Amino acid sequence: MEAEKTGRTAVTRPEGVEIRGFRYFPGWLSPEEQTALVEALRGVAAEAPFVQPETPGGRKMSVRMTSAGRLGWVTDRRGYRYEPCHPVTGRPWPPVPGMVLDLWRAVTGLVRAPDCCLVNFYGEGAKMGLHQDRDEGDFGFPVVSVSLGDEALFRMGGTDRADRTESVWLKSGDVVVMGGAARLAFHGIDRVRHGSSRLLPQGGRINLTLRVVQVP
DNA sequence: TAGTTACG
DNA sequence: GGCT
Repeated sequence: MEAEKTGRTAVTRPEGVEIRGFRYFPGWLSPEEQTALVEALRGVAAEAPFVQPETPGGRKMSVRMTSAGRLGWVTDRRGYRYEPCHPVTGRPWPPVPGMVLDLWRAVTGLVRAPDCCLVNFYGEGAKMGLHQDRDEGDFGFPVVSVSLGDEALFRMGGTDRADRTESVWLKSGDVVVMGGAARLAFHGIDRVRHGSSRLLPQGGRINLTLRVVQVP
């Protein structure tokens, strides 16, 4: 077990387990931390509203997304990329909430902060097809995923799309780290159990994806 | 192919 | 569960 000092309270974090090269930390965030994080994300969404983007192929994604940080991940008919400003408001993305940066540091041990905190909202029926995170400049840094709200079936594969996959039901407060060989592994969300968590009053799932985008 | 649907 |  690993103990971490946060203010006056010593918090015991779960040990990770390895699944197909992914590091999975069930129950990383306490219920209180999850509630505080949702509150922080409401602030992010107030500054940078969720949008339902489309893929380069012109199809609407089922998830709604926004970002925090120096860069946000966006997609439209022009392609996948990172942008310094929100596609609708034109304003810079809001800062990454402090507790998200704390989580990143605790789980990765890295001094370097992430450039992007992508916020994905999965409403009823939303899912995300198998894909790789490969729009970043340096794959040496891990990608960290944080789950909040409804449970979701997460499928993990390998670096080839045809590789065998393994699925796990992610619950609110779980953290997954994609690093090393799993950094470029295919992954996706097959379905969400709508209403399975009471963290978000209207139901739904929020996923945070933390990434280093540009090295310098 | 960060999608959708059919099939086993 | 995983094909395309």
